[in-house]
Amino acid sequence: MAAQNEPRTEPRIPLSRERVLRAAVDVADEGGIESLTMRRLAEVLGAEAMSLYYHVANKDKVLDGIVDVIAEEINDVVDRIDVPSKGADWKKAMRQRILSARAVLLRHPWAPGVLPSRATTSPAIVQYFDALVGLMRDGGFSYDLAHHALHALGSRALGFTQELFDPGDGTGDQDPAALESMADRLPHLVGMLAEVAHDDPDSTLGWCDDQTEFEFGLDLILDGLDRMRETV
Amino acid sequence: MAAQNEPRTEPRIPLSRERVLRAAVDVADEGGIESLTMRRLAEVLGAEAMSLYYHVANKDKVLDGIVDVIAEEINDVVDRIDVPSKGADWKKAMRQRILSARAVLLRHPWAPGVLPSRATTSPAIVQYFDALVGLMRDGGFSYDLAHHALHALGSRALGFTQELFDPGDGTGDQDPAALESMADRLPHLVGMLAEVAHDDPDSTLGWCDDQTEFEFGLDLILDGLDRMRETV
DNA sequence: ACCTGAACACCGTTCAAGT
DNA sequence: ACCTGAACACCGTTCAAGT
Repeated sequence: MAAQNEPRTEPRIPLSRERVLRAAVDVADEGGIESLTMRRLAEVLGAEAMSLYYHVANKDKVLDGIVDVIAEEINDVVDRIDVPSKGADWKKAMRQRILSARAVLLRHPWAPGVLPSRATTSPAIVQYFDALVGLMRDGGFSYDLAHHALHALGSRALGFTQELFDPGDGTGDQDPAALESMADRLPHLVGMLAEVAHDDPDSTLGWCDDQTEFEFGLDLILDGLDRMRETV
Repeated sequence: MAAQNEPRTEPRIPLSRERVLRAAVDVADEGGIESLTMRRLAEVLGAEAMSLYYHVANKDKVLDGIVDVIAEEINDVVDRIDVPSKGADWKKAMRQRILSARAVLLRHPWAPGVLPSRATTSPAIVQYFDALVGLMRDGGFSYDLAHHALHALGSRALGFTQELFDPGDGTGDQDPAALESMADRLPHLVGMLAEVAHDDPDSTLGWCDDQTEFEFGLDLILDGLDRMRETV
């Protein structure tokens, strides 16, 4: 319609590693991680897919990069936390930090799926864990116990868990006959579901990882560590 | 070289869903999950990729299927376990079952990466969790506490954890200057690594998920649950 | 009923070429 | 220095066609 050398309405911002990564986070936030392709990413940036390779080595580095972006976002939040952590206070400080990290991840639902494979390569995540060890040291942990604690917390240290199996699943749309045969094969689960009012369907981070269950597991571990704290 | 209608040395076993899934497990075991493509799977079976679609709907169903195969393998193993589980014995019974499940997963290193996304759809895994709830009931758990317990255990209930960050990583090939700047930025981790003899590099399930750390975290949770067992 | 060839719509990525 | 067009080697999958 318009003339062929129409003046650009937007003067075309040049690409950069930072722009590419920020756009990648946006794409993943909006369309899920499987929607993040080099071609789609380029499209969002108003460029060709091949142009991205001038700023990032390949797609793997993009994934490393967006994990690091999120980890920096977490660090920005938790570094602003300034509560006492000496002695018995370690637990409250740790708890608050982990729940704050979780709040960030809730805004990036793709992150828990991508983090496990790239966390080790993210400097920001290493920084985060360094701070956690610092809190435990404040609480009187030996390095050895702090090390065990990191392993025991696993992904919970960053605010999420990998739930394997949603106990509230698969009973929704069943006819009575199927339900009865299920009661035969799965007596304990059926009993559990009948009693546990699983009517709180705000699954947050996917995987039925809802807030109260997350906190239950977190407190279980933190309490256990707290008991070991002074004996080791 | 040979005549064109040479008699087949092997009379060509017909495909079937079971053969496809078993071959898929083999491919993933040997080459990793990323090596499992429909074309490679067909090749292993001496067929064309398109022939697979007669026996499985699509690749997603193949992934669902191989998870179920592994879950059945786990059930076969744990169902042979027959130890007392009444009262205080629940913990030993649970522990043994989970560690046995872990032993199976150690033979299929790709499984922990695939399980989280498909566990809910595997009947065999649902069956596994039903048995776990049964053990906890034997131990006197309320359904409510058993439900919390499943969430608290998460993937640990099946014998693996998602480690985010290997505390023994990234210090191997560093020049002294880099090490010193690292000590500035990561004082606690550097201190921890200096003290914790992390010279046990038999990472088993990837993710630095080594056996003693797994058992430490598992016992921490089981002990915590055991304490709640009679008060709730 | 079971299998296949050709083809399609997608990937990530290379490389020589443009400005 | 930064970007791109054409092309390559791979995917999963459809569909009409073979036995």
